[in-house]
Amino acid sequence: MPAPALEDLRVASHISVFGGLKPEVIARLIAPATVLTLKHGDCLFHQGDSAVAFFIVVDGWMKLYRLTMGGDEAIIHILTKGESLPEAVALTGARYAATAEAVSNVRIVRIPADYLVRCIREMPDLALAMIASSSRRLNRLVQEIEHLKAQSGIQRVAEFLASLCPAGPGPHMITLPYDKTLIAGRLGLKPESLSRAFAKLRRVGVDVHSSHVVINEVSKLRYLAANERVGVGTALTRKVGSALTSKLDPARTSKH
Amino acid sequence: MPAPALEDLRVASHISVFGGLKPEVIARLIAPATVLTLKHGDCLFHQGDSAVAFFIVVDGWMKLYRLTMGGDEAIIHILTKGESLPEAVALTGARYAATAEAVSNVRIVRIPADYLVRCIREMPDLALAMIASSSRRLNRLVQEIEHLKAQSGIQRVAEFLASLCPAGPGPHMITLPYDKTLIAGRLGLKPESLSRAFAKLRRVGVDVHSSHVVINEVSKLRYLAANERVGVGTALTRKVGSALTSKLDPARTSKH
DNA sequence: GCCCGAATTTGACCTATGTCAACGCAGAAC
DNA sequence: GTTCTGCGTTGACATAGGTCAAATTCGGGC
Repeated sequence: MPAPALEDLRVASHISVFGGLKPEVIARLIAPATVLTLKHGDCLFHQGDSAVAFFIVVDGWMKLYRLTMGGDEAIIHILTKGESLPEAVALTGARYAATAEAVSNVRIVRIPADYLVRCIREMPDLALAMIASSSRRLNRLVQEIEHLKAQSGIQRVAEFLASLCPAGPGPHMITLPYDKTLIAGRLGLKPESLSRAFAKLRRVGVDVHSSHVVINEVSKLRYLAANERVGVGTALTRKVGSALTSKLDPARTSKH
Repeated sequence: MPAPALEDLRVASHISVFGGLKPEVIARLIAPATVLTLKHGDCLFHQGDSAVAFFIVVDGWMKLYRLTMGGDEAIIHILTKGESLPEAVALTGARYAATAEAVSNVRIVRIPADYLVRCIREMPDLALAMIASSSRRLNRLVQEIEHLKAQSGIQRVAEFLASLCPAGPGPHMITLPYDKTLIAGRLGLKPESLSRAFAKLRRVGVDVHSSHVVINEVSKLRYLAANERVGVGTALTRKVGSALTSKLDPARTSKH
């Protein structure tokens, strides 16, 4: 376990968990950090392992998933540069609730849990920062639950694509961050369904070619993600035997 | 806002967030607590409100939900006596990610966020306890995501019922904790689907009469929740064109 | 006991998504 | 270059679960 490169430390000290902390606090915290390197397919830890450290991804992509009782894997989250793994769990001496597997080559900074606990005891600001961070993570999960309960598959895909676009309007040209099978899992779909979702989205100006995506109007995607049925639903739902179908997709949804 | 009754304080000081803390720490923390009373339908806070306090339910049931962009509500959690509301959020000065609405008459202990923050700064143990608590909450959400992604509706219902049963085997006789519409929402189903799920579960020895449920073999339910397809799937799935069909669904024949 | 609105159930029907299988394609292996 | 292998796409089909509407029951008031 080599000492981290300077660059790694720089990335690690800028993650959101540490947002708002004084540099010296961060410096002290990451002092004993070490670096790990994982190859595609390696696991950082398994669901059920007891948590002895806290990790920060500095490069590559990790997949966090749970093995369900039925034997399938349910993807909880996919994270990359600047994101940290279950910090909260690491502090409770509890066990990891999920498995973390590298889905590309990955570089990770590791901070021992006991050291982190000591730091928290001595630096209240750090404690608050960690709590705030948990809170953000919590919110993300809550939002994911909302999506799973209230959005259709296509809506989730639309939202996912929209989230990959930079701010401005105009046509966007983006690259899928990881392979489609993973994206499907992440969105709670089967690969086949994802594929079909992409196909349908062509009608709202989205073109997917391998990992290359062109999006003409992000706003349409956002709108679709929010209320498929009210608006674009008509555009996506195939009206059997209706000549309207082709007219409807370019059609500006004439809302009331 | 009357001062809390002794009984309320007793409940409040025994919730899991405070597990393992020294009594004097808890005592100090709840010193400035006040009590709120809500009627069925009242909201404690709304999604988007900025978080200024931390709450502990001491009696009754609360529903935590998010309004989706489409206008529906996605139920995040339903909590009762001894559970606490988004403690983490309260500390970040952020905004509540969900709305908390009473679904019965409810009594709640309230602790101001700023006071809580002060306590955390001064008592590192409290900080660790709160972090641990967030971690548990996080795990619960992760598990819920797993269920939504990997279980069918009936499986979720089975799991829900099983979770209501006390430990031992033998036949159980339980009472649904809140109305079926709510249960349905909580499980990510429509009321109609919940109703049908109950009907199907009759085949594995579950009888529902209004809020009264008799469960012959919890183990069957647990097994079903884990792997419907492997095991009981056969019992639940109607084999089309099979003479078995009528035997499997005796209920139908006895209709008017 | 009788009546009303709300909660549940049921039935009929429809769509989204999972399943299974065949196939095309591109990069890795030969 | 050719074959092999695994992802992605497509088609055909099955099924869970949503939708709408009508029937029924429940919990209280009167």
